[in-house]
Amino acid sequence: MTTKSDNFFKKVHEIARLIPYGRVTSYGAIAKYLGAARSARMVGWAMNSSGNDESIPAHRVVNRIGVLTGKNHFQGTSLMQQLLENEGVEIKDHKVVNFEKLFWDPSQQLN
DNA sequence: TGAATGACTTCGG
DNA sequence: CCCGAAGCCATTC
Repeated sequence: MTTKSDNFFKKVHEIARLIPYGRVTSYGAIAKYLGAARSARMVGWAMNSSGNDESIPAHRVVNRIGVLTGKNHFQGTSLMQQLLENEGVEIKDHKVVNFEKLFWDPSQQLN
């Protein structure tokens, strides 16, 4: 790590903060927006690195089907789910209910 | 330098 | 959508 924050991480952090309240997105969507659709895993890695930053709502980022895959990396087990439910997002079996409706595409930030 | 890992995605069945 | 397997890519050992 030559610098404290690479542009890739910085972008991921930036987009993560742009996720509206009560909305969710997928790693692939962010990766694709960043032009690294094949590096969806790196998005998650970036979140792990940003996990030190509380201003980044990593709990709003899930996999392509809306499963809270990263909850295991969170402080607790149900914390991620609780955070989403607190925002009005209903969670069923670690999955986001009405994921398609709650899904937020980074491209919408251009609206 | 090379092998292993993972907060994913896509494809075939 | 579910299941299994392969692909991708940056980070770590």
